[in-house]
Amino acid sequence: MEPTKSELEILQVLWQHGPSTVRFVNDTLNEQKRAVQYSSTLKLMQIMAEKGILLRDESSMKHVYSPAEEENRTKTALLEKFVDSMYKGSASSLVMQLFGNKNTSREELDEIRDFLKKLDK
Amino acid sequence: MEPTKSELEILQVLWQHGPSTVRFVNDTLNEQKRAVQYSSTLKLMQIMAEKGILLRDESSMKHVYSPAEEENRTKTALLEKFVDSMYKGSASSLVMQLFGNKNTSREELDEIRDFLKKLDK
DNA sequence: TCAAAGGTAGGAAAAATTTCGTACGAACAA
DNA sequence: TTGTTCGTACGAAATTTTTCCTACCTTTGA
Repeated sequence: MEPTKSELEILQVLWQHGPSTVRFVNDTLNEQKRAVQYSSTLKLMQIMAEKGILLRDESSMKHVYSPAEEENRTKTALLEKFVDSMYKGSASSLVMQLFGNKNTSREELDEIRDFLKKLDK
Repeated sequence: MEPTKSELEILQVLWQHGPSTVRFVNDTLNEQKRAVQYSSTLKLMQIMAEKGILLRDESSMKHVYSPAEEENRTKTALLEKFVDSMYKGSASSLVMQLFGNKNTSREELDEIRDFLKKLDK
């Protein structure tokens, strides 16, 4: 399923910190992103649970939420979609765009070359 | 400015085919994407012109629209945003995600290695 | 000439997303 | 015990995005 913009923000908190309460997610959003009311975050996470994007552990009074799908699976899906829609599915086009205009550190470039070399075998 | 999902679809038609009339964009969308009423496409393109995302040539009765920003500039901005939000700004993480899970053709991989080699000097 | 086809403009409805007020129960500390 | 704090649930409002109806003008072709 397709997370919306706000839903993605919440997912990112959960990815970064693991299963969390609404309170924690809300605090983190307020620190890292922007002012949001607790009840807004609560509502959104409830909706996400309904949709099946999040799982909810209700065993304690403070419900604990976690992503229903693995982080990499979700990210890969979103990335593929991005490549498809923006670069007609051409991964190499994306990579060239990425490094063509931007200045990337030598470390990053080396890391990638290494990675691609290993991928070859 | 931030194109919405639908706005992006329109931009893509314009990128692919160059400056176009609403009629042409609408036809293309209906072929390539999904059913949309002519007046919906018209409205959206008018809004985009207001926002400054598109330029409008009104010299003929059939207005001709074109992207206000260069394709690469817009794409780069969107890509950077994607990297920032999804990969904390790490381009190499993105690349690994991209090729780690997915099977990319040898041609594409070679192309990228080549590109990165040239980038080095 | 004049009807049909095709164009723009604009308002408003519909749909999707986001936000928050409020009710109410549980936990906790005084 | 009791009031303050912290939790969930829920409805509804607000906002953003998308869609389309309708009015009206221009062009075209019979």
